[in-house]
Amino acid sequence: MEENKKIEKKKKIIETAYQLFRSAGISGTAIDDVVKAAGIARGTFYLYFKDKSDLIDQLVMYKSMETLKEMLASARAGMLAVGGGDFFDVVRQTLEMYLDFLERHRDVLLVLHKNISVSMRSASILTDGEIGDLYREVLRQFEAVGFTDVQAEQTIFLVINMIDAVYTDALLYARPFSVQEIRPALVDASMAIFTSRAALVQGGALDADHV
Amino acid sequence: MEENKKIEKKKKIIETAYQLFRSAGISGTAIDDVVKAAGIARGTFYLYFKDKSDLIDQLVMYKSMETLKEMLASARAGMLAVGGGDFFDVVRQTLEMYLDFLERHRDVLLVLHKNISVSMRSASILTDGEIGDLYREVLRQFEAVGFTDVQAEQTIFLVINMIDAVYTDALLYARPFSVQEIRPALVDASMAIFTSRAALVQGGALDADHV
Amino acid sequence: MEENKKIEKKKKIIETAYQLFRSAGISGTAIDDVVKAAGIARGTFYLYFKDKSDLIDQLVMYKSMETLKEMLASARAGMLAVGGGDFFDVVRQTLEMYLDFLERHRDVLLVLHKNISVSMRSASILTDGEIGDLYREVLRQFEAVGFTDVQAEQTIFLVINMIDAVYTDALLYARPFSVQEIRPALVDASMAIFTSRAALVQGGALDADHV
Amino acid sequence: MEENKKIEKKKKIIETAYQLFRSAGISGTAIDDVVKAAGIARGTFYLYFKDKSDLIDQLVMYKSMETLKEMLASARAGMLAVGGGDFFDVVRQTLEMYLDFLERHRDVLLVLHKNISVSMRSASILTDGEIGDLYREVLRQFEAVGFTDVQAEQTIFLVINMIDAVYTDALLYARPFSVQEIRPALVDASMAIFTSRAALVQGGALDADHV
DNA sequence: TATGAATGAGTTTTCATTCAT
DNA sequence: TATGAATGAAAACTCATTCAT
Repeated sequence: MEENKKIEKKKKIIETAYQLFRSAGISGTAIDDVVKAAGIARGTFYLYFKDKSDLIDQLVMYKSMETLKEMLASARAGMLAVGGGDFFDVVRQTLEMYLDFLERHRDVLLVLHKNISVSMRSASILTDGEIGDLYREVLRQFEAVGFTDVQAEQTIFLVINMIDAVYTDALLYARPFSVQEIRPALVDASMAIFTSRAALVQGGALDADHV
Repeated sequence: MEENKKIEKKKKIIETAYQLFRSAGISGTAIDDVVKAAGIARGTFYLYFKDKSDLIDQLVMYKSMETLKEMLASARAGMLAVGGGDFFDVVRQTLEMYLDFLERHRDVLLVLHKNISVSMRSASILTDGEIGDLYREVLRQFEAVGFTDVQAEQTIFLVINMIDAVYTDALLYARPFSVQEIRPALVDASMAIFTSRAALVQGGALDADHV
Repeated sequence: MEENKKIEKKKKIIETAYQLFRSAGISGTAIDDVVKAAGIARGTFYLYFKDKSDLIDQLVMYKSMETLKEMLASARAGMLAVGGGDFFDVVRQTLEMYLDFLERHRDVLLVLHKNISVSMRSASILTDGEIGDLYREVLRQFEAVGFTDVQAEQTIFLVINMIDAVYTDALLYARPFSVQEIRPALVDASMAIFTSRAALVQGGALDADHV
Repeated sequence: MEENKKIEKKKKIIETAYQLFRSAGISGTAIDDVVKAAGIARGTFYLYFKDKSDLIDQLVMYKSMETLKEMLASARAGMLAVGGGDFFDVVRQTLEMYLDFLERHRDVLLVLHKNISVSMRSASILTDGEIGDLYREVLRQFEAVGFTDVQAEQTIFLVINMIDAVYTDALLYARPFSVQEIRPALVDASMAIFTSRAALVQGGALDADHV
């Protein structure tokens, strides 16, 4: 079989599994359910994935990349369009765009369920390929306003983790706060983190005290 | 059998399961493993828990309460000891105590794995009993410095979610940052959230803009 | 405990089990269900019954006796009231009374479910005690019109088996025929058996041909 | 796998279960016993049957059909071979053949245990397929001698129920009568039912009195 | 490549019965 | 007598994975 066709089939299985994982959970979904829904035979599944874990790994990777790529692309687009003076306006706009994206793709969250950082953890994702390029460009924007590389990475990591954790709960359960209720506070809190870190950066406090 | 003894036995089973869940994961732990480790017969387990799900539910609830209680107790203790002027110093100290607590009880996190908010979600936990009392007292401290009830709740919710998410990853994988690396940034970020919200509160901006 | 009280308690357990057996079936009813419904402790059950089989045996015996006693009593009453000429009228009336009884006590059938003959099998039932007396008196009525003891027993056995089998189905499922639909045919068929046997008896054919 | 092979395998499992049910009873036979005896893996069983109940249902249906088919076939064969005058001779011969069949296949009875009427209850059995054809042909023979459709069905139903109930007990326990002891009386009783009903039919009594 | 029947280890769950109090 | 916690053998059922076709 041609390489392209193989990749297409793999994607199809991943998308099918993704739908099922969303409605029944990962351990609530049997390989049998996946192959039936995908319209393939049980054995065929094992031609494309080593085992169930392999499917999960590849699914998380695939969906995380989709999400990250979209977010980073819009961040870079915004940042490139402005000068340094409006940098935090762009950050805020990027955050808002990211939150819009999450609300549009709430189902992504339902499956990844706080797993985005898991993928970020796998070192290669943020360094290799298209995503690596986008990420490096965004970091460069932060450096342009005074952040060191590490400071930028940590700050972004903290904010994404908070947003991810809070939105997963809000989207899934609307409790204790709904998306509408918590969103303004979340944006403010995120901006507070960015600007306070920036203040420290400019005052030189960060270097002396912590790093 | 006396009611107290029954509760003791239930606790013993929960603690045993907790140890096993930590080392082998929930789905990697069979009821059989739990009963063997607890030194009871298989049937006895079903005398205390309807089924495996029931055990997990009760375990998460039990461990979450333990954690929350300790944290809220230390928060209240610190806050009561100071006047309003040093309020944010106390908040920072409380945060540091909470992080100490998490590091000391890293295993709690490994099982709860970001489930603390799940428990907070079940409304009754933060309103009923001993924990409810502690929580209301802490909120009152925030109100004393100008927060409304809702602002205080949202801010605490945001910070706890961020800390929880970040520390779970840091403790579990030490990637992309270890606990030592990320802790200062995490405390700063948390304080930035508290103080920025306070500033808005005092400037009246919060009411006008968002709430 | 006084002997009478013991017997009362045993009866209470049997009646409770009987209700449960009716709604859930015998193997669908756990001893636990019985003791809970009877309001006694699990261990207490085993003071009154050797094991579950013992309960079933005693229950079937007890309920069968109740049924048999009522039927035989009405048969004897009817037969004693008439002379030999109207004997088959009395038999028919007795049959009708028996069918009335079954319809009134349909629940008895639902549990005994074709087990009446099982009890009749246990020799002692039809020979000992009050029931034995009643049964022997009924047989004597048949002998008075020419049946031998064996002929009478066989004929009664056949008719009761047929009625029991047919009514169990009819009462339980009303299919393929309901009680109302099948009752006239059942009475006619039963009478045909009695009268045809009687004809053979009088013609002497039975002895020569078959016995 | 070819559809035929699947059916063959299912039949093999049913036959194996049937042997075990006969010797140990249904609830005394575990699925494990069945699969071991059938030489298949435990999981394979669940490929062919939803659960244990499904096996029992299908087994009873399968065995009932076998029995019914043989009986109806011999009934039709006999009836077709004679003219109307000897009709009741043929009925008697058919009854005798049926009793022979039951004695030869006593094990069928031991499992079906009065379940034949259960199958007859499921309307489709006596109307669909090969069995439906046979049954309709037999009914037509009865109609040829004056029975209405309903009268024929009711009479056959009564007789089969009686024979089934009586023979099950006689074969299983030989009490209160053995097969040899009760057989002549049973045939006479059955014939009495057929002929008395026929007499009513011809005299028109049935219509007026009961139907 | 694709199939799907077969596998069997592994898990959960039930329940009659015992026994210390 | 009465209790009910404890038992553990036995049973039902699941499902990831293999392999002959």
